[in-house]
Amino acid sequence: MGVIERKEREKQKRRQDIVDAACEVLSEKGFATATVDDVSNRVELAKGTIYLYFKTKEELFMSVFIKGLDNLLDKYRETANLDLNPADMLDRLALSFYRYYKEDINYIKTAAYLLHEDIMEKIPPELSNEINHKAGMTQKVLRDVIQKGIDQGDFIDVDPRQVARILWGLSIGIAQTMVMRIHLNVPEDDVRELLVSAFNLVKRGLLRNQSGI
Amino acid sequence: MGVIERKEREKQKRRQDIVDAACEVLSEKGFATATVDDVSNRVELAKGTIYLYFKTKEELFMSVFIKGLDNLLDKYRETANLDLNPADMLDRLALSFYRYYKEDINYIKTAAYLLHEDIMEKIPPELSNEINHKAGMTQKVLRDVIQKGIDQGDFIDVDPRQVARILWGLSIGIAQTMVMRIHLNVPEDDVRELLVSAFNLVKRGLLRNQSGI
Amino acid sequence: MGVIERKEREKQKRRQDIVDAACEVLSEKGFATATVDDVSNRVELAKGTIYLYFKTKEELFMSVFIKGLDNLLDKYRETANLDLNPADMLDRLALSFYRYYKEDINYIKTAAYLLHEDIMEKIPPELSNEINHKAGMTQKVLRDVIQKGIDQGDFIDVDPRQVARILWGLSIGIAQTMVMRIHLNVPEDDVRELLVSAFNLVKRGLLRNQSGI
Amino acid sequence: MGVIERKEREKQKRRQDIVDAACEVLSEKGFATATVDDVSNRVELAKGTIYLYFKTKEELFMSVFIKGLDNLLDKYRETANLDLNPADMLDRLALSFYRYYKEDINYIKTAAYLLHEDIMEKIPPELSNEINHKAGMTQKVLRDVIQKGIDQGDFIDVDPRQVARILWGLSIGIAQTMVMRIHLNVPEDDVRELLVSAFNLVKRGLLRNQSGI
DNA sequence: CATGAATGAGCTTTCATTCAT
DNA sequence: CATGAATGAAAGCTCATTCAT
Repeated sequence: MGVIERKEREKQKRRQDIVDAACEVLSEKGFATATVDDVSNRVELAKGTIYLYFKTKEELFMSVFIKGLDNLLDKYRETANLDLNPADMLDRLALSFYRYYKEDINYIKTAAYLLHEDIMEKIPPELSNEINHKAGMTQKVLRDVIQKGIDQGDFIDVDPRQVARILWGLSIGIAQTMVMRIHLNVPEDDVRELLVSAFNLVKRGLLRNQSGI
Repeated sequence: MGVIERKEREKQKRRQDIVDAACEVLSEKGFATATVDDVSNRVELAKGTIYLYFKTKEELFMSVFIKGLDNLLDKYRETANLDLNPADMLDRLALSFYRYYKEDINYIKTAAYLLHEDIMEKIPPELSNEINHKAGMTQKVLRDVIQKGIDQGDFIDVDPRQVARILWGLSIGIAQTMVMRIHLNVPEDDVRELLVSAFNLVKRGLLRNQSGI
Repeated sequence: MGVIERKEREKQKRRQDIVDAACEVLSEKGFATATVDDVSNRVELAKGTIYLYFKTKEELFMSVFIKGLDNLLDKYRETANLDLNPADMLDRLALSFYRYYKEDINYIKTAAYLLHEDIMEKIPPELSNEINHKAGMTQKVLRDVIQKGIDQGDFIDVDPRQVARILWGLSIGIAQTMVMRIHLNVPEDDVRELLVSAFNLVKRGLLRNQSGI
Repeated sequence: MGVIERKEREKQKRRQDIVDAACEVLSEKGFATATVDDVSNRVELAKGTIYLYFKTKEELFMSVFIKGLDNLLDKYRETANLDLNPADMLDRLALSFYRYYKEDINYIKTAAYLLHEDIMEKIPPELSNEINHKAGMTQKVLRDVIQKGIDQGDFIDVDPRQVARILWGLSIGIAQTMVMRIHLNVPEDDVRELLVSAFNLVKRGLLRNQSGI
């Protein structure tokens, strides 16, 4: 009698197909240029069908963004599960973000776009709550590492929430500016090195005792 | 009899009026939603008049962005002219960016928006070069401070260009995430404190000798 | 269950409706003044619907022109199928063109208009090829008649292709100048008589032996 | 005290300059694409100045057309003044038209365009009367030749006005179709030969006695 | 559920024309 | 007379959304 479940599974699968197609389209054309037609062509469904799964274009493309957040969260948690001391963990988290940047640069490209006022106004609160929640979870991974560092006496006494927010902003900011450089046709920096250096600098700022660099 | 000069002045003033109106509109509605009509209504000029001063909507709104960069650059340079040691200078630059954030949050709101692929493609190269140049100047202020710190033996031996880029990304990233919080209707953090802490952390990472916090 | 065929038929019919409406509008207002809105109002469809069937205004109005060419070709061929000697055939072809002139004066009104440089540049090559082809078919009817006259020894030895082109230009030119007269508010000539006389004159020029008029 | 006359002369000269500029623009861009700005730039006068000499864009461009008619009339009259018998005169008139076609193809290109309903409605009656009159004068040249041929007993008894109209339509029609061929990117015929052959054919149709070709 | 034709509001952009200087 | 900045109506075209099938 798993008919209902199967139907539900199929529905979820179809929804996922649409999000995947939307993601590809979004990365190729950008939010303003991407159309629902583009997505429906890509996923080979009728345009009307898209609207059975997403109430508006905004909701559809926001789902893409949420999927991006999921990806980052996955990477962060994977790293957080490793048995490392907080200082080393920070290095690894920088690399995790870099992997995310490489794989999902499209999310970063469209993130600022999608989080704009007029778009946010058009999505239901559940969706923005979900974004909030997931962004919170991501920062929590960072926070926990900082907290552990403090607890172990490795790090100086700082507000872990605040440092998490700094590291988060730092990552986002570096990714954003690199994307800008691409759009401005400026040679891209070595983002990996930049992220690693940035986290290292902050880590050095956090460490209680330091002998030279 | 200065007629030509007066006309030129009036033209510049009118151009400025349009940019100012565009800025307000942009911050309220975002690039995709903001229309040239909105701007012409705000500035109380006919729509066609806007097109006498700006070839396209993209060019108009990009001019807003450039003005924002100018503002930040002014603030940075003002600070850079103070007679301070590099470490203290970093604190002041954090505050300068915060002042910029408070005054010109609109620019930050739309920055990532405006630097998007499809918009950049529609503006003449002169404009994107100008952006490049001005962004470069801004980072140069940061770079010079770092360099001075290294030269004076205060800071450890790092790549000043890279650190400048990190500080720039850090600032942008924190500003961006705060703007996101606003759009997500999440209580805003104390951005001032966040920026100051962030720069402090990095400064601590840069300083050669540290005793405790 | 011919659902697909029915849909296809309906689509063709709708397309035809649009072309018909465009034809009326075109004849009333001329290409530059006629708007897509005019057509959509006339055919009582939304403007966007027009663009589902025609990519541009140019393509739409060019289709009107092609339909006109089809009409003339039909009339020519109908006449060409009659069992007449070439000399008499020429008379009949003059009358066929006259019938076309009376029925489809709108096409003639806009023909030169539509074939203008800047319009031609905006239509896809398929369309201009189609026009070429159909205009060629029309002249071929004339050419064949001349050829037959030469072969039968009725007509002097001329280049049939050239004479076809002359007769074609003659017809178009007379029609055009009559349309001009209308626009200049000058009393229209008897176009029927004019066309018949013109063809007669050429026929007399072509005939090998002549006794008096 | 020729001040007034000089002023008048200067005014006429300036008017002529504008018409010349308009002619160039018209030939390069076509009526729909040509703008008053284009003309004012070309003639290096302010846009407003154009409107001191021409009430509307239509009036301006129609003046270009009239100038074209003048040119043809000049050529026709020059030829008509030669001491030739009517039959030879027809050959020469064909060549005159060909010269006009070569030199002033732009007038022919835009003629159909300009003579359209919606444009004619916007020009003052004086202007359309002028066109009428000049077109009449041109046909009169042809008519007189035919009349002379009839009077001399060379030509059969036809209505000279009608034949003039036929020759006129023939010329216009051939020119028009050749212009169309250009726009359709079809290799141009030898227009000279075509015009000469056409007039020859008609001449042969007009001549009372013919022995072979 | 799925479809895709139809909708029409809304966008950017152009340009003939005016008028204060 | 000459200017050219300002106007604003109007155009072509797009696309998110709906709904009858």
